[in-house]
Amino acid sequence: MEISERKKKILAAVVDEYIANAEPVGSKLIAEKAGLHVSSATIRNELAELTALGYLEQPHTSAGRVPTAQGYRLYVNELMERHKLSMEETAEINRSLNVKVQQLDKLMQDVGRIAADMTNYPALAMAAQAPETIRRFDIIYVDANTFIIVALLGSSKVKNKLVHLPFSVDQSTIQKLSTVFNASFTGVTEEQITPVLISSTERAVGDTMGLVAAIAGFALEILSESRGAQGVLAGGAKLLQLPEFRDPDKAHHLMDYLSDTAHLADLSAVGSFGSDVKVLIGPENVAEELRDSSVVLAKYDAGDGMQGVIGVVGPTRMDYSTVAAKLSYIADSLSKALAGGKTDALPGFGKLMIKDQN
Amino acid sequence: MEISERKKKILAAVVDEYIANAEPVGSKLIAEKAGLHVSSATIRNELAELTALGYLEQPHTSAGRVPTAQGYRLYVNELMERHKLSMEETAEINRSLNVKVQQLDKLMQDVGRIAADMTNYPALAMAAQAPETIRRFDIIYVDANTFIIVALLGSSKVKNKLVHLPFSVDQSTIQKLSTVFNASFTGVTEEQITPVLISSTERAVGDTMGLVAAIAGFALEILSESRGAQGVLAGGAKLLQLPEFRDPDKAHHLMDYLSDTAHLADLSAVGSFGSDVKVLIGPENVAEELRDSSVVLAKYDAGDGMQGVIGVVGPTRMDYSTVAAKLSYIADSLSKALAGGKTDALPGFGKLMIKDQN
DNA sequence: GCTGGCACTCTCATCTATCGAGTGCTAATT
DNA sequence: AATTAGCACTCGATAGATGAGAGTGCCAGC
Repeated sequence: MEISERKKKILAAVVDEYIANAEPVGSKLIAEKAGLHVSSATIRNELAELTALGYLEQPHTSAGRVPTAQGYRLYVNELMERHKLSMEETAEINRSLNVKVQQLDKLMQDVGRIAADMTNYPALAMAAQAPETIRRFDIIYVDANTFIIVALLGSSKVKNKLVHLPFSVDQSTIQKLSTVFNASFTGVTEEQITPVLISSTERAVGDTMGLVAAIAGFALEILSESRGAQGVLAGGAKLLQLPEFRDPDKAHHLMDYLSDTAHLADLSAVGSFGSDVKVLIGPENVAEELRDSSVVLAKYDAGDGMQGVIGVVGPTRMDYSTVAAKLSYIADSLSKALAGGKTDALPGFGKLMIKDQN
Repeated sequence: MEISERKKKILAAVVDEYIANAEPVGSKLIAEKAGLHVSSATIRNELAELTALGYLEQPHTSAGRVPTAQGYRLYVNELMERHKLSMEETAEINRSLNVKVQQLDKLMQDVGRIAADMTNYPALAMAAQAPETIRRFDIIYVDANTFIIVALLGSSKVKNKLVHLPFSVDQSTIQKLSTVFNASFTGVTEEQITPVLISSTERAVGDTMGLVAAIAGFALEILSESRGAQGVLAGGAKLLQLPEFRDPDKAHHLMDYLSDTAHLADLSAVGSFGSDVKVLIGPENVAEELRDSSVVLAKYDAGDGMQGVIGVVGPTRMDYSTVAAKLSYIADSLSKALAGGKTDALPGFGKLMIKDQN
């Protein structure tokens, strides 16, 4: 059943009002605020119908109306005005985001913080890495019992490890190891590092007291560790400002849930989302703990098979329009920045700049 | 003025009781629980004197007594029994701590989490790096416009950077750069990288389109970035379980403060502490926000000039004895682990194990 | 110096009365 | 048929009022 234009207007007004004040909204207020020139009695009739249709509900008989999840859903899908970021807002995001390229996890921490600060809700930032390959493999001789392993990965990240040995090796051995590894470990994925590969490499080098196996182990370690997703939560304290979390138990419940990285990963793994921003309202969330909260997620692309998600968690009464706009903008900027400046810029050869989108 | 033995016993009883239940404690309870065989009336007289001396206070006439900061201080300094960790407790810590050597920031996140979980208070973990030097400097040629810079630092950490160039260089140039840098940038500190050093290096290599300056810039960047302290907060949600933070505003206030890394750094920079554990009670904290909370800090030593602090934040009514014991144990274990396994172990050449201390 | 006894104080929980926002319904109006 | 004014009704929130209970301070007696 299609609901009338006027009902939609009324619903939108209720949602807007409730988002702003967190208090059940009554017919009189709507009559004044929404641009419809009808009396509160008329509004009451409409409200009654919207309630019957499941878009609104009453906390108790003589209180105003509050949107249901279904109501929010309709609002998000059709009713809400797409918030246009003001110059100040974009400027502020740009200013914060204009960070130099840095360690991935550090970056995520920053991005999470920015999202939290901009939206005033707790925010999460995740990054997931597509399976890696080794693009290049070098071994640097330091001294008789020390060398450094350096691996350049498919995603242009570089991993390294310093190794002390309980015995000595001479420089030529390291040299040889380096050459052989560079030849045989180029382009390999995690699965391709098999006992077979290892023993063939071993034969190529000649015996080296198990060094080959050990170094191969390191390669395996890098590849497997870069597979995992990582994530952070920022601005958790912001929950406590919201009237719906004045109850410390509720707040604690949710916070506890959110402070587990694994849960964050679940959250942002919500299938593939087509559009740029995804909104999960109340009961649409799978996790019990989020049943009366909403989540807004935006995807970003970091190039080289790196996928990331930033998101915000708040009460169902969330300012979807603004939040969505901001997240989407941050995600976009991030994608551009990471794609463009992926390779760490060497100072003097151009710094990462986030282009102004206006 | 020296207070009597009996008063001390009574004070200790009050503190213990208050720590356990967060409720003002009355004379009757003390008369029963503390091993003194006197009536509640006697206790009342003593309590009155302790109150006059400033060790206790009453929320209002006719409530029980609550320790003041001064009372806690005496308790911590003289009265409290040093908590002995049980087998289960040490076992649990060991189990959690038995993590493989990993990225420093990842490690701190883990340690913070462990401290928070073990004590049930929000915990912080910090690490501060003493000024670094460059021990070795290599440049690896990848292809005509790509190379990797690898620097081995004084603390045995290795930093690297992948560089794409907008123009080509041939392998021999890189080779030469590597040799020259390895010679002239060995052992340098941040301050020693001066324009003079850079231009002398430039002369040694011959002109290379500004590459020398750029690479030197990278060196500078590494050294300066490793100087900063970093820290994390874990288990912030645990605050909300405590009766003193049932007021969401209070909780919010403190949490907000704690979620700023800069504040954490301040906190753990509390001068040099001689003993292994330092306790800051209520108003002894400099930060306004911590005036009615307490902080327990333990220092650990990560070898190679790395200093770290782990700490716990809670109400003044904190279980100092247990918390101090646990933190101290964690810090100790951490020191041992990091000193021993500092160099990343290569799989197969011995893994980091935290020795059992029992 | 210790103790039992007692009057006093102050908080907290419970209860009641009242207020007011907002509803639903009906009857009148357009 | 839709809109509106009017009105009785509901129900949460707020403010006092009341009583119970915990704990104190002090005094007189041992």
